Amino acid sequence: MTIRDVAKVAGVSPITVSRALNHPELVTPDTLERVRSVVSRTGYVPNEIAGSLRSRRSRIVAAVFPQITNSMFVDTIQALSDCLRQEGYQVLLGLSSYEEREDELIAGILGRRPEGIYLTGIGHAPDTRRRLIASHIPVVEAWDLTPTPIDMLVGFSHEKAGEAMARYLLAKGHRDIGLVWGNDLRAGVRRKGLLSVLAEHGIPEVPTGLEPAPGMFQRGREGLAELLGSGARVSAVACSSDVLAQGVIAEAQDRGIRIPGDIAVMGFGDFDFAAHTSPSLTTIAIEKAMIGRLAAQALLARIQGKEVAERIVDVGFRLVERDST
Amino acid sequence: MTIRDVAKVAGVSPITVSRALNHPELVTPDTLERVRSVVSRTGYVPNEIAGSLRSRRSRIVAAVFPQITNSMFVDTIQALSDCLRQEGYQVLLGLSSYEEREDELIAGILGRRPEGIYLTGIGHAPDTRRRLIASHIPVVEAWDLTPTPIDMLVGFSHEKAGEAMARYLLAKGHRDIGLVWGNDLRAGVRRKGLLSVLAEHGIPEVPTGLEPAPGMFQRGREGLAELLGSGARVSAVACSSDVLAQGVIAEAQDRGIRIPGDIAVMGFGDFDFAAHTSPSLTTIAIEKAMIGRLAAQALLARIQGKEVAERIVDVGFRLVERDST
DNA sequence: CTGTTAGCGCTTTCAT
DNA sequence: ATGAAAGCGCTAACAG
Repeated sequence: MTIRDVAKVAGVSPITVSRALNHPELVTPDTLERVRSVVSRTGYVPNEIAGSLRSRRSRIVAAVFPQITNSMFVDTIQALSDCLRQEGYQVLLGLSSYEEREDELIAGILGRRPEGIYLTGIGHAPDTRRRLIASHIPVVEAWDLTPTPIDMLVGFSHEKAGEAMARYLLAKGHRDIGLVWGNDLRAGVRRKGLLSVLAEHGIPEVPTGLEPAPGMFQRGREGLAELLGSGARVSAVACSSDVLAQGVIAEAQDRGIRIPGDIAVMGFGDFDFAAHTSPSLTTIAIEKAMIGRLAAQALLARIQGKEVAERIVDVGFRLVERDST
Repeated sequence: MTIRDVAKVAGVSPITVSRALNHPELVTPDTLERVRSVVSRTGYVPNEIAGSLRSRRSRIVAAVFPQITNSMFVDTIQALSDCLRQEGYQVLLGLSSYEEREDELIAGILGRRPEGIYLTGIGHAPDTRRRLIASHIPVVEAWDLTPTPIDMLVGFSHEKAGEAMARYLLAKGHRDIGLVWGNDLRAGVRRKGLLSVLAEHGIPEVPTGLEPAPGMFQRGREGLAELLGSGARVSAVACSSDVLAQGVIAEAQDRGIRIPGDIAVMGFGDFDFAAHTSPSLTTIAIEKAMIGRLAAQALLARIQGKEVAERIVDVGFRLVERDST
């Protein structure tokens, strides 16, 4: 079934079928009706690949995330996808999971000629960066902040988020602060911010349980075990993610350590999740869906040829105090 | 930059460039080298849209999920995506979120000529079903079981899962069982299975807090409040999802109700999540990543022209007992 | 091993 | 309001 078959049956030319489907206002109600009836009778589905090739509009936006299993990004994906679909765009999902190289993934994506690209984070290989710029495709980087994005940016400062965690714990009177921290780029920046504030307040030594992967629950348990095993004195534990923090809390409870009585615990990021435990977790809340919406809007605007007013949008973060500190 | 530009610079014909990139073994090491050097110097990215049109192979697999924000499907997406990417396929993500109609989404997807389609669930509009069959594209439905799938199927019996929940609670000696249950298709089937077993054991009346949306945390709190407010006597609460169950547990703890001392709580599905709370939740565990892997394998096999041995794969489920019952 | 020819199915452009 | 011609960029099919 091609557009020519439909045209033949409807007694019109292929281009008229195309117009009836894509610009119905350019066609007589009569022919429109004829075409539509043939389409629905035959079950004709226009080949968007051919359309994309000729029109040079793929109607695809690519979205690249690191692994999504830690659930940090699902709200962003959902919002991004919803907004884009509303405008007739489909989402090509790229998951650059641990072993894979983001640049290979993006190289593959570029071949599909997406009209926009959403990237998680700002840490991309220089070569990838160059190729993206050379492609002239609108790009939004998200979940981080930098004065020199590839193109557009929707995120927040991880350094400031780390600083906020430190200040909060200090304000609560804690000085013996331990870290249970995952090993990923953005977490590293938060840690830097956190440590710098602690250092300013005369706390240069911060015992840390470093975990290889970005925060899984079991790692949180191990992290606390490591901290306590090291003999360090801690009145508060800051974690690089809420899932890690949940693990810390579980391990504490198993050991009869009361929270927040004996140890305060603080998390980061997965907000809703932070309410799911008891004690519900004090954490840094990120407007994850907002990031997706703003990214979609920025891409759509640029696709439609508008220059966006703010290339860099800082969505910030909130500190949500619950009963874990 | 097109393949012709590369060909000109390399001093070969376009088809030789095509072969150098797609079938390097058909080309002299010398020309291969020349082509590759031109490609990397110029930053040429082959237009897959054109390639797809001509070769009739889109190298795309579409994956349709209901909203992913409840995190039930992320492991499946991740596994599906990983397996497909390994074979050079990209994932077109379709989220048929609440307000949208799945059939529109799928109609849009068919235009992209995916080589395979993953669908969540078996409840599709008759018209959609017909179109999918007519398309001759390999389809895997997942997360449910039926003797009459569109094409292939990887899932488990929600009825049996519901029955297993009932039997477990009965075996634990519970007869005053309450439900906090979300309102979605598959949850409804589980409920049916659960109620039928209870009825067999002489328990026809089961107080139920029905929630409009599929399991959000806050709904679980409300559900338990509703159950208790109705004056029903309950020694156990079964929930349609782990997130709902977490809400139930939180609400119970706020009211000074001990779990499992006063009330037993049971969840469903989100397995890992069930360990994140305390008391950690007794639940039905689903091999979510396995579903994604098997679905990808089934699709890839059929794409490569192999007939799959088992069109219907029942991955089953496990009952994982934790300290909430 | 390499090249020529043709055409995938659609939409742009220009004409009527 | 409709149509004819052309061609998007690539690869299948065939030839040498």
